[in-house]
Amino acid sequence: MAKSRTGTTKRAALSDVAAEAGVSVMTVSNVINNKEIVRSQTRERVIKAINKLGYVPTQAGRSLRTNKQWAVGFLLIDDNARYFNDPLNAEIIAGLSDRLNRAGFSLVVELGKSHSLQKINGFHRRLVDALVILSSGDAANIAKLEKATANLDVPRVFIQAAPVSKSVSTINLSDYESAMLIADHLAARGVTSALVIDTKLQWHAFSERKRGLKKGFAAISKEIQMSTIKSTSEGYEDTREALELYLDKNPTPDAVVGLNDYMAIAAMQCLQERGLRIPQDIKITGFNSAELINYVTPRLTTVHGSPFDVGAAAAEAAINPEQKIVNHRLPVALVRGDTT
Amino acid sequence: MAKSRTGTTKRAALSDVAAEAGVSVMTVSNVINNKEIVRSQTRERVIKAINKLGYVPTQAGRSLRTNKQWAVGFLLIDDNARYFNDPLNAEIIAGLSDRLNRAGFSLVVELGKSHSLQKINGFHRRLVDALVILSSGDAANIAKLEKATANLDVPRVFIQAAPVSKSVSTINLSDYESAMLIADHLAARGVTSALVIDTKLQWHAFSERKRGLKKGFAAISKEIQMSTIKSTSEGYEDTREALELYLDKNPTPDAVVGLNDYMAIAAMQCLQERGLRIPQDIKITGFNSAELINYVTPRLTTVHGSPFDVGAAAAEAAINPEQKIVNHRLPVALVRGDTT
DNA sequence: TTGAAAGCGCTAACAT
DNA sequence: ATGTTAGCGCTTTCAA
Repeated sequence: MAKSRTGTTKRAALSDVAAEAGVSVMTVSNVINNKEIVRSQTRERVIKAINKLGYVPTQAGRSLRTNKQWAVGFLLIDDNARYFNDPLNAEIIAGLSDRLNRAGFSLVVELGKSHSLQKINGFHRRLVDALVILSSGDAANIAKLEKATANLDVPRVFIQAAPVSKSVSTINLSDYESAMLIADHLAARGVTSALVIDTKLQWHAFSERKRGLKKGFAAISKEIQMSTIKSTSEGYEDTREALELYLDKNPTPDAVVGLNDYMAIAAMQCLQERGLRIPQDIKITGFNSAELINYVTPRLTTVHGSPFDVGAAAAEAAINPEQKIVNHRLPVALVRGDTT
Repeated sequence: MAKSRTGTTKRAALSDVAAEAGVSVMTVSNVINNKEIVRSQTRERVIKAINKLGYVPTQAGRSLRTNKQWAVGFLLIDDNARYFNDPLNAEIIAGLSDRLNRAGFSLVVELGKSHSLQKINGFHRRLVDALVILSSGDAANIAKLEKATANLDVPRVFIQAAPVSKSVSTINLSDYESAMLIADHLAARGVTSALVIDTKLQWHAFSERKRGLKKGFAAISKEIQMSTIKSTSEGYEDTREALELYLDKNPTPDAVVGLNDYMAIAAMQCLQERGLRIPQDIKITGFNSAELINYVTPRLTTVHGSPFDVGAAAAEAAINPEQKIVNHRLPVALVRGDTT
């Protein structure tokens, strides 16, 4: 085997293996790539040489020749500095990785804030065959990202974003529909006034959920009141603060709807401390079934979609050979807990 | 600009830019790489040509020539199928990505189970300059991984693992010391019997924590009793089940120590439901300060280390130019909550 | 079934 | 300051 890279001996290349096995480089290449064409006797000689020299193929050589990187980039842009910390994002990555690895692709991950886009080295060097993008921010932010990545001339898939251009694919959970499920459920439980906790951050998913709630309530009865407050962030303290402020000045609503589970649970604790019984005095729902809900009592009513499947679908769209543009909306289901 | 890849025109290469700008390829290369040597007038002509052709450099060509990939691989092996789902892992990745991106490196992520190691394409094709590895499992499992990656002949950094070989670096949180902090704290609060909730899975961090607890308690007093139970997994239900089983047959201890926060919080709910007051009747501590603790009342006493810093330190070790082998143990601090 | 030659896009080394 | 040449390791193409 070639000496360690700290030594002087360089790594074995195809030609070294060929020389060692007494065959041509093409034969070695064919063995590496499992081409059936090689005689089994020859193949064995080659494999022996490979092991002896500790040969490992070099992706760069292959990529240069074939113009295929066998890699997909994942761009996670979050100006809210939570970066990767959301378990949803983590599950999306798991889905991406799983699907890509099955297909023989590598996953190149880049986390950052949008202002650091200039510095994204790999993606600006044709390191990847396709790009999957998940970004915080409003539609304008997404549009900016779309422009910034257009010149890479690779298929792009946006996750949890409105179709921003005809030349990119999108993968979304059915946020609008999930909100209708919540609205239906609350109405069926007798709710006539609901307080929605939004954030000042403009996420596509959040606005879809608000749209669905409005539509859902309106479709059932004009009597149902819906108010909205905006927390500075979706963090625990900010959410509680925003809610306290509202409750101090307004009549207590029948239900509180957090636009995600984190805010819903923060709200729940706040309401409990104010002596309200859940669900008798007030009902609570969230969105997006965070793992957190398993650890909190009472169990939160929420809607569940699979971020893993979102990742897998994004991977699929990124590497599909015809490069078809898709706009998928993945299914969600109501998860009835004890807070409604 | 070159037509889309679905078209017939191929992407612009360095030579195309050179022709367009009326300079040699080396001049273009020097511009791309910000070499000061180029006259600003020439540079501008080149940049104009780059923009006109929509030129994007190809990493493969550069890598092939320079034998440097500007990429670090992250191998996350978890046979427990939680994969990426642990927020700790996510934070580690954030730290890795942050540090690597600053240094101009890409991060190639591979998630999987250990039996799928054979199929790890990228890392077996010299796609990366170094490898960072985080694996579940006991020491034997880690050793296997060490062997499986040795032939890649790149620097390797193991996270949360005992130094498995002189040729790899390790980055750990100070789990042993953190357990001593917990032991000291509990003893100071008058605890004389503690129940430790472990899992059947053999994590290096967990065994370090157990070792620290034992040592910590023993150093204070021979009177302190320490018992251990093993939950099937660190999940909510498994943990509760294991604890119930113990409590039904044994006197209630003064304190319960979960080997991580998830188990501690599952235990807390279980104990509360049995009517025990926390911390008056029984005290609880966890390890590793999960975000979860912000959402649960009362606030858990735990120890806090920074997984982000672990990731950053691993990145640092992976790309440090002298390829020095390091074995770092990052600091932790006790976070006093309301459960002790 | 195997081999020889060319060249993918880039940069180190050298030449001007 | 800019240009020329060679070659990194691989696979496509064509020849034997």
